[in-house]
Amino acid sequence: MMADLTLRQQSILGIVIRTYIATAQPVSSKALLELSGLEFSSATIRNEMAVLEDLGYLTHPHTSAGRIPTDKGYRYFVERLLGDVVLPLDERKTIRHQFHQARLEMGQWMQLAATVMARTSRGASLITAPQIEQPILKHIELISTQPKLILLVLVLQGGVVRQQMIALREPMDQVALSQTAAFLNAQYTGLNAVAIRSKSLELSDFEIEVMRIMVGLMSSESHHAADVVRDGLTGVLREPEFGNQSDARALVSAFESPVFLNGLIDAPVGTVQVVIGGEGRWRELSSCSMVLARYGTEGFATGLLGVLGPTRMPYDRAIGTVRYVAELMSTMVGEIYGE
Amino acid sequence: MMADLTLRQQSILGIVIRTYIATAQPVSSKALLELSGLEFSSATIRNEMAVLEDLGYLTHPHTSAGRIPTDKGYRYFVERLLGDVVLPLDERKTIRHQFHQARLEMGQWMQLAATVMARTSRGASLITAPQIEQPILKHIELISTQPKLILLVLVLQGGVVRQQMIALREPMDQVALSQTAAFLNAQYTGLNAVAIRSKSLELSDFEIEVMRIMVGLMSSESHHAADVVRDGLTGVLREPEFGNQSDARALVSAFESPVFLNGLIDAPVGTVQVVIGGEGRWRELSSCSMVLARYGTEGFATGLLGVLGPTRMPYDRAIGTVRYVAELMSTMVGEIYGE
DNA sequence: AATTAGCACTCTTGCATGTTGAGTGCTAAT
DNA sequence: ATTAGCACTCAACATGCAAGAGTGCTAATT
Repeated sequence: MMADLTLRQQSILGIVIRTYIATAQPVSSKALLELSGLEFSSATIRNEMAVLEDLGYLTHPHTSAGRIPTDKGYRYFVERLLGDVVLPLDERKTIRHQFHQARLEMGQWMQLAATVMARTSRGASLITAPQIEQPILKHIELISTQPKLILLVLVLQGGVVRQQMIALREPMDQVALSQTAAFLNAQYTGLNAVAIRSKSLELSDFEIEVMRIMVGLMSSESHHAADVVRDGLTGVLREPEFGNQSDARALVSAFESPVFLNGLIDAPVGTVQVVIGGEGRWRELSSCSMVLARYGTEGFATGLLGVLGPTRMPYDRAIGTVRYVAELMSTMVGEIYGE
Repeated sequence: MMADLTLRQQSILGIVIRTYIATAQPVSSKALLELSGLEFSSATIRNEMAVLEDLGYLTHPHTSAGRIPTDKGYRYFVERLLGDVVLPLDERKTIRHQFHQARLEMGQWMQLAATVMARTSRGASLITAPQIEQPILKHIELISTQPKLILLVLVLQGGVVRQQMIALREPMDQVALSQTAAFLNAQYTGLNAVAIRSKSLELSDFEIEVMRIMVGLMSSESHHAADVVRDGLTGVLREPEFGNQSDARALVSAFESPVFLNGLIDAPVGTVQVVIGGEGRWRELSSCSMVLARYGTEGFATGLLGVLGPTRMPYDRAIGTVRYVAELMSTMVGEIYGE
């Protein structure tokens, strides 16, 4: 399927892809010759291009046009021609600097990660908050807001805070609430949702209600709105491939939809995954590519981050950035969540 | 400036606008005649249309095309021809029902409000969390996450929760933290940021640091990312006026930008404001209109909500929905925040 | 056997031209 | 005040033509 190409073919394929990524114009044999500095004539290039087309790495939009890469071409490029892309030292430095300047807070970091990815890869970027598999309860608080309305605040491992209002049938004062909270803290702190539910205790009706709500809040449902940060949508709409309305809409729609998010690739932490042209799974994203990575601590708390752009995306920069940002976020998560 | 029109002119203007909103096509004198059921000839309509054009309420894109409304035309339509638009009873019922089924939580409500507005007005909708002017501190909590890392959780009036991690120079255990928290609670609960800062106390270095951070968290900065919920961007991109790339981008860009949000109209609670064609203030939104309202309790806690769509938007539905959702949200806020 | 010069061929792009139909604006009649 | 009627304008579409870009192939060259 992905046969070996001669060195010259590789070099030609590489140049076609790089120039097409840069210019969005089909690359002609003559243009390639000028850019490459190869010591051949345009006819030779043409012959090689024809071979690459037969093998499925290139196409041309019409008879008398230059060549553009196919999805298979991009795939070969990413896997065989790119090698290990590393972001230049100075860029890594600026990024790390920004992270260390930010406040010690997940939301800030996510925002920052999204901004950095969007800027360096000219794609739309997106990052989900790390999901803790079995979050452990750190602290419960019950606060009286109004006579018959209280606020339940849960602090989970890693400083995740969940909250919910509870309406009461009859008023309770803060003293009674604090007592209940103290009791629940004593019983449940240090446990996860499963352990809390299965622990059998003598509880009042009210305590049972609170316990139920706690368990609900601790069980990681699907992503909540606040748990995803996005950036760079405007930038990616500037690309010529989204000149037509329906493609642009498909992109925006997929980018915003939670369904899309939940169906995303399930790669392990530490690897960068590249999805080219929707790759069968997302039909409406046939002209888009994604570069994705999982970050955090495997088996404990992980999130997803990456960029979405046209198939004609600068893969080297995107992969480099995504990898580096994922590494940074992983260490951040490690620091906050502890071992 | 906005002279009185004859009844017939009003009726013609109204029909032109309504049909243009429905079809996105210039309205010709003949087409209007068929739709209106008026007992005149097309020539009469043409004459009246010419007058309306002279007065600035209509234009036509080229000589032999039908008429389309100008911004001034829309303005007249909204202010003089629409009257008090009220959403049909059954729609109001479904919406209210949805709200009462949702959990007792601001985030949920905002999400719901955004969805409802997007659906009924085919525009992009947006809602900001209610900003409390001078939030009062309800509760402080200090939780040890790791030996040298603690989490500060602040509960403010109305169940707003703010949090921040604090890195310590030397370890503190939970007992010491709870003591500090209890002390700070005793001193500061019930006060607002200004009062907290100006209260002079004998404080340790650590307590001073915590107090500073508290004051920071309580002072309402500009909108945080999580404080805005959006919906319906995809739908609005379906409209023909956003067929060209740059207009679409301008819309998306404005819709996402926090700068735009902060500069939005400052209307009092209870009124619905209609901004047509950017109205000078937003040049890049010249083909967009907004229908906005403030909700909450004036002088205490208010947020902004509304829809953004093409100038060719269904103003009646949009205004009706925005008004009703704003009312609902206001009562919700009232319930939660108390008097 | 690999490379290349050269040429025929294809297809886009741009421009000019003509035609049709929709719709207006105006004038003169009602 | 209204309207019939007609001249006029303009977008939209089709057609034809010329230029240019680029390929594919063949035959000559290294």
